[in-house]
Amino acid sequence: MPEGPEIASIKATLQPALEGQILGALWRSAFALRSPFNQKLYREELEGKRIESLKCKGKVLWLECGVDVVLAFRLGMSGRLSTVDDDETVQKHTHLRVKLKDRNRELRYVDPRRFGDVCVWTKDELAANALAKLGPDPFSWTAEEMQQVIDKMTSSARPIKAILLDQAVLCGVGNIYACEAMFEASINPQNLGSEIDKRRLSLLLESVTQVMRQGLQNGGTTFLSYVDGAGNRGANQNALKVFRREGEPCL
DNA sequence: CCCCTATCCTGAGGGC
DNA sequence: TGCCCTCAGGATAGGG
Repeated sequence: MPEGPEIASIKATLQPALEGQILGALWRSAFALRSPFNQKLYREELEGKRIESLKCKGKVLWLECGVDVVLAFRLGMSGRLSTVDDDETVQKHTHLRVKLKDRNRELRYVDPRRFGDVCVWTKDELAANALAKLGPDPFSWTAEEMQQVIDKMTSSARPIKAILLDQAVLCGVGNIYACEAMFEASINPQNLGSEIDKRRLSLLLESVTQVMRQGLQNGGTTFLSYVDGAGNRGANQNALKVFRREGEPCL
């Protein structure tokens, strides 16, 4: 269940393994992910290029190589993205392997449920298909952006939890961090956005930032399958106050 | 236009 | 022990 903090943890751990590496041959499984894979565009525009930087916003992560085409990932519910030795046993549900020219390493994408996506996109396509649909990112939002998010919340008749999960309002929040932030701000998830006063919504957004920063510091939350770019589990599950604690004594 | 539901898919876990 | 059922909660198409 990778959310913003898990994506940011993957980015941080992949960075030392990928930056400066040369993208090599790419293998893609025959299973469809959310959208068709443009192998031709990869071969023409990305193969042989040097990875200059990794970027992410919300739950979207992409590699930039100094050209107009990027390799973008959305991990959905069960996607895992990490580097391994190229002779390591290939796990079930591996859908992408990208050789790295040096060090006998490769990048692998594993996704049992196939709700995720791997895309070879021009920067315009990245913007149009992914980034333009995202609201402000709690890791970097400005006071002005936060005010805009609050205004959207107060003008909505949906439950506050549904609004928090809406990537077009703010990005990177999934079920785990939504639950934690609402608990920190003492807000009932069933309350409608329009029912909650702006001071409390402001407190909620501060809580979102705080629980997501803590999630990143702890290397993400692992309940089932999440691992970072180096294949390591996160530790944030030990810091959660409400998620998956139904029926247990309230902290 | 806004909101809600069904849908995609596999694996974990509970009940019997 | 094993089988069946439900559910986890990412995004989005389509219906009300």
